Parts: sequence; C-alpha cells; structure tokens
Amino acid sequence: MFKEMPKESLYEFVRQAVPCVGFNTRRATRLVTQYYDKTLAPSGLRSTQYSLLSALSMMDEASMQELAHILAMDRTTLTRNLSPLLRKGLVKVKVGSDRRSRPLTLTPKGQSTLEKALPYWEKAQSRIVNEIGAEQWDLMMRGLHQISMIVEENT
Amino acid sequence: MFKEMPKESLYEFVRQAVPCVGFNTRRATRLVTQYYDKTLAPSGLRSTQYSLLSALSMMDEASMQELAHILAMDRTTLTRNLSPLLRKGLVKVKVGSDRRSRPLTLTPKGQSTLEKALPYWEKAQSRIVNEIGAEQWDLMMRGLHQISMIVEENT
DNA sequence: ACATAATGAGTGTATATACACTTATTATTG
DNA sequence: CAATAATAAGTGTATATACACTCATTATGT
Repeated sequence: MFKEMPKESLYEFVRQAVPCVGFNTRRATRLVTQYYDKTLAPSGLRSTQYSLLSALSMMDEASMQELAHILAMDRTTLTRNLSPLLRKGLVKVKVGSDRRSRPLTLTPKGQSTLEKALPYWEKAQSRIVNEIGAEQWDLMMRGLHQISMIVEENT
Repeated sequence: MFKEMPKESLYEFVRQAVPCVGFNTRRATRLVTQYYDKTLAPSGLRSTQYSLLSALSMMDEASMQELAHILAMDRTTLTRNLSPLLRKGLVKVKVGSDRRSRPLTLTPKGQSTLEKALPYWEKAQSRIVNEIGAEQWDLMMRGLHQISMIVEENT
C-alpha cells in the first residue's frame, strides 16, 4: 500500500494520519521529556523528579494523596517515584498526627538541589517557549488543562 | 506559606503555578492515557499497544528503527513494548534480506484485534474531541507537532 | 581480500506508570 | 464499647521508557 512512498513521506504520513489524542500527547511527551531530561542532567535530576520537588517546594508539607492528586499521578506511582528521592535525601517522610498518613517535606538538600537545577530548567523551558511563542504556549496550556479536566471528571 | 489556604485552592494553585512544558504535557498525558486505557480495556489492548498496532497497520512492513522513529520512541523501548504483542501473536518479526534487520508486520490476529478495538478507541476519542471542539483540538495537534519538531531538531 | 567503520538490534539496569491486593489505623454504627 | 466500614499507604506484578553497553552483520577503505 505504501511501497512506492519514500521513507521520509511515510514518516510524515503516519504521524499525521493518526489523529488520536492519546497517541499525539504521548508522542510529544516522550520527546519533551527526553529533552528536559538531557538538559536537566547536570543537576542529577530527571524531569519527573524535578516536577515532584518543584510541586513539593510550593507546599508546607503534603500527604501522599494530596501530592498524587496535584500531579495527577496514581498514589502508588508516587510511592515508587519517591524512592530515588528518599535515597538521595532530597525528601523526608514524617509520620502524621493521624498515624496512617506520611507527610512529605523537602529537605534542605532537596531545596538546594532544586535551586541548582533551576537554570537548566530555564534553559529547556525558554528554548521551547521562545520558539513557539508565549501566546501559542498559553493556548497549549489551556488546551492541556481543558483536556485534563474532561478526563478527570470521567473517573 | 500556604497553611491558610484551603486544600482545593492549593491544588489549583500548584497546578497553575508550575508553567513547565514538561510538567504539563506529562501530567495531561498521564490522565489521557489512563482514560484511553480504561476505555480500551475490553479490547485487551493498552493505549501504547493500540498506537503501535495502528501505526504498523498503515505500513506494509516496518523495520524497528523506522517504527521507533515514527513513534518518537527509543529503539530499545520499542523492543520492550513489542514483547507483549509478540507473546499474544499480534505482531510477527521476520528476518530481512539484510540479516541485521527484523521487519515487523501485523498478523491477521493483530489486524482483527485492532478492528475490534476501533469502537472503543472512537468512544474515547470522540468524548474528548466533542468536549473541546474540533478547532480547539486542531490547534492542540498543531502545537504538539510544533513542539515535537523543535525538540527533534535539538537531538 | 582484510581490517576497520558503520549499522541494526538486543540486554542490563534504573526510573515511571498503574492496577489488584494487602496492612495498619481511624471512624462509624449497632 | 465492640464489630465493621472507611481511609492512608505499601507490595506484587506488568508494561512503558531510555541510556550504556554488547553482539552480529554489512559496508568501506586501502
């Protein structure tokens, strides 16, 4: 069916022939995450780890469920994602007044690691936002939030 | 810092306070993938598997590298993603004329599984596209492609 | 033709992701 | 107050993801 088609056109064809919301968001996210991972590498943080620390730094302390909700991440995924951060001593787990809960806080080392990572994040971020333009990125953000809300309601 | 803030506002605050392209695309993708996974469940396929089969069905046969490139996925990730599909007999691996290559094709079972999954995919897809509107989704698609291209050039 | 480059793909390891199930603790209800 | 329901979090298992490294095969340069 596509034997006559040159390879480069085939790439373009398939990419554009798949209109799936899931396919396209996952595909873009793979690329974006690879890019942020590479740029953040000198800080020793992966993209997900940077996001987690960044969200946590905005809160006094967070229960696992709160943080998982904010990150739109399964609670058990957060447990696993936490483990390299605990090992490196960037996050601390306490025991709450309700002894079932395990409130999370950033350690001083976590705070300083985040600060050291900031310039690398800014480099990656500005590269993308400058190229597509601030208004375009604003539209994208709104679209992503809109899709997220539709899907969150549906749970 | 946020102790006075009610929990619900905190969620909204943190979500909107993190302007990171990576954070927002990953977050939305987690939600979207969960949604497609749930909707596709009766077909026995996960989102990624559906995408892979779908792309493969548009090609006569694909080398691993071609397919990995189309999916913007590391070649070794494709190797791993293939394994449940091979186990279920949905994809077949041949040996090419160049004996280093391993061309992939959909099996008849793979084709029929994809066809059976189509209505479930349509349900998930139309739900989202109807809610945000076709023009809005078109804008999103263009934005995702634009970001993908910026990032791909930077490799 | 042979030594070396380049290329296509797989493995080892680590993180990311989520579901089903379990454990520990707190809340509720009779 | 004791039995039971609800809640917060962890484990087992499977897939998803990518980097460093390796292996096998083809291409290339002399």
